[in-house]
Amino acid sequence: MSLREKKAEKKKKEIIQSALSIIAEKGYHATTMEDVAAKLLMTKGSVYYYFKDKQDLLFKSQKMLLEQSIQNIEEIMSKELPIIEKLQKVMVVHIEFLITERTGFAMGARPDQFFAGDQLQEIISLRQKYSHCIDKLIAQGIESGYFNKVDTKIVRNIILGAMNYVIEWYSSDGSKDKNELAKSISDYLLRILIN
Amino acid sequence: MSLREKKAEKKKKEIIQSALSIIAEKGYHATTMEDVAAKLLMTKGSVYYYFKDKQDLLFKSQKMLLEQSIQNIEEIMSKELPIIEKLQKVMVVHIEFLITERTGFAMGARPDQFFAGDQLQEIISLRQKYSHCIDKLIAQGIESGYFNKVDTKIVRNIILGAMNYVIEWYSSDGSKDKNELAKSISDYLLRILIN
DNA sequence: TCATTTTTTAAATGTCAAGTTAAATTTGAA
DNA sequence: TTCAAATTTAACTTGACATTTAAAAAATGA
Repeated sequence: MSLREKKAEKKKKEIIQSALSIIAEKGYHATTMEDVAAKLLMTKGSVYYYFKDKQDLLFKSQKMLLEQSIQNIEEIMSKELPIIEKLQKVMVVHIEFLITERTGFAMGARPDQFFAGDQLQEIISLRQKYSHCIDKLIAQGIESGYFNKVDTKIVRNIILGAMNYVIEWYSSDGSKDKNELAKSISDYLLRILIN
Repeated sequence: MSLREKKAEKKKKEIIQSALSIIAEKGYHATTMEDVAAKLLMTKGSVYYYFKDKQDLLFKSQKMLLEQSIQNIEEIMSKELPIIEKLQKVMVVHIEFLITERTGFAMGARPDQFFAGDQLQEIISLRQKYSHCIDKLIAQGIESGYFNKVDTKIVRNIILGAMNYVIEWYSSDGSKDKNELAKSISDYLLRILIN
C-alpha cells in the first residue's frame, strides 16, 4: 500500500470517527455531512470524495463498530479461561467498550430503521455473530454444570439489554469508575446463571 | 364538556396513536406530519389544527406513553401484595405494555436527542418518577430481608435495560406468548435479588 | 522545476418536508 | 333551515440538507 493510499485510509477512519461521535451526540438522522466535515475542519465536499454518500458513510461507521465488538469478543473466546471468568470478561469488555466509544446504539437500536437491503442484511448478520458468541458461552456453562439450566435466548437478551442500557444512564461523575461499574453489573448478571 | 370538545379530544388521541405507531416503525426523525395524517386518511393541515407543530405532537405522544406507564406501575404499587410478587407484577406489566404498544423507545432512547428545555425536563422527571418506583420496591425488599443487599441504582438499571430491550428482539412468532415471555424474563431478573 | 494526479473548496442545484394560509366544506345549534 | 363556527383541503413558501460540479490548491514524482 502506497503512502497515498495509507493517508487516504487514515482520513477515512478519521471521518468515520467523526461520524460516530456526531451520531452518538445527535442521533442518526440529525447528523449532517456538514457536521461530520466541520468537526475535522473540512468541507462536506471532501467527505464526498471519500464516501459515496451519507448512507455509505453511516453504514461503514456502524459496520466498523460492530466489527470491533466482534474482534473484542473473539479475542476473549479464544483464551483458555474457566467459563465463568470468560463470560464475565466478555461482559466487562462489552460494557467498557460501550462507555468509551459512547456510540449510543452500536448494538442497541433497530437497524431496520436505518438500513435496508444488503446493508441491513450485513448488519443483522454481524449482530447475530455477536449474539451467537454469547449463546455459546451460556451453553458451554450449562453443559459443564457451572450454570443453571436456562433458556439461552432469553438470558442472552437480558444480558445484552442490561449491558447496552448502560450508555443511557452512565455518567462519569458517578462514584464508580468504568471498570468497577462493569464488574459489578456483570456480577449481578451472573447471578441469573449461578446460584 | 360539549359534544364538540369531546370529539376534538377523541381526534387528538387518534392522532397521537397514529404518531406513536409511525414513530415505532420509522423512528422519530423520519416521521413526517404527512405520514401521521395519511394513516388517519387526513391531510397534514388537519393535524396542524389540533397540534401546534410537529414537536408539540411528538412531545405529547411521548408524554402520554410515559404517563400511561406510570399509571400502570402506581396501580400495582398501591396493592397489598408480598414484595416479591409486587416487583414481579411490575415487570410483567411493563414488558407486556412495551410489547403491545410497540413504541420502540418509550423509556429507552435518550430523550435529549429529541427534546430540549422544558419539554426535556418534563420527560426526564416522568422517567425519574418511574425509576423511583422501582427503586422503592427494591429498597423495600432489601429492608424486609426478602432481597439480597444490592446496589439499588445498578440493579434497577439492569432491570430496566433488560426489559426495554425486549422490544428489539421479541417477535410474535416465537414459541412463547407475550405473557409467558414476560413471566420468564421477570423470573430470571428476580434471581439477581433472591438466592 | 514542472507536469500530472490527487485532494479540497466553494458555490449551485435539486429535493423534500415543515410550516402557513386561505378558500371550501361540513357541522351543529338556534 | 340557516348561519356562524369548526374542520378540512390544497396550494404555496421557506429552509435545510444531500449531492454535484468546476475550479483551486496541494502533493507527487520524473
